[in-house]
Amino acid sequence: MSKHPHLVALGARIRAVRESKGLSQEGFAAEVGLDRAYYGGVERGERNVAALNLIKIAAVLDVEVGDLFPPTSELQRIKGQ
Amino acid sequence: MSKHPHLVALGARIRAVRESKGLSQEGFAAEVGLDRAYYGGVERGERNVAALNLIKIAAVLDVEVGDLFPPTSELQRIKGQ
DNA sequence: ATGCTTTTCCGGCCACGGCCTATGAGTATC
DNA sequence: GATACTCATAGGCCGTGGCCGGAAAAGCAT
Repeated sequence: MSKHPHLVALGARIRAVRESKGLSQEGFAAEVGLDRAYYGGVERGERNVAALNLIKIAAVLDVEVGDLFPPTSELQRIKGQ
Repeated sequence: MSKHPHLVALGARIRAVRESKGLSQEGFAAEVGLDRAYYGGVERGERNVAALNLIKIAAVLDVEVGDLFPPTSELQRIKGQ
């Protein structure tokens, strides 16, 4: 999984919310029930994370799943690098 | 993947949008670039679909990715069956 | 009833999602 | 220097995401 731009944007949003709560990757990953190394890859956009893990992440971050995804308008813009 | 309630809710929302556009599963799956049998499983909540496919599905349906996910309030409610 | 379309379910198959261990780099504090 | 954080990154492993064929089942017409 090679840093697809959409996944990078998704990971960046997840990271921003996590950092805004003052949580470490390791502590947060444990809270969600994910491996810390794997979760790090998610934030870096190297992982094509599946729906159930997205739901769990959003729940622990206390945001809507939709808030983690950039709006399609931004995704369209990103597509052209 | 055994019909997790959250995935069932996600699939139901995807199906509702697709049907509202008068598209068949097979035709829509082809448009998204997914296998018809696999996509059918997504709508039935039997598939833990990954982020990139969710983004593609939302793009072809012309909705925000967030609109496909039930709000966390509903997900919480669903959890107890 | 018979057609036609759509959907579901049945296999098998390969690639990747996801877990685990370990290492290394960066920063900060003592 | 040392210790203690955090995060990045690599490699191996296993389960499943995802593709493909076919065919049964279900809908909706005629």
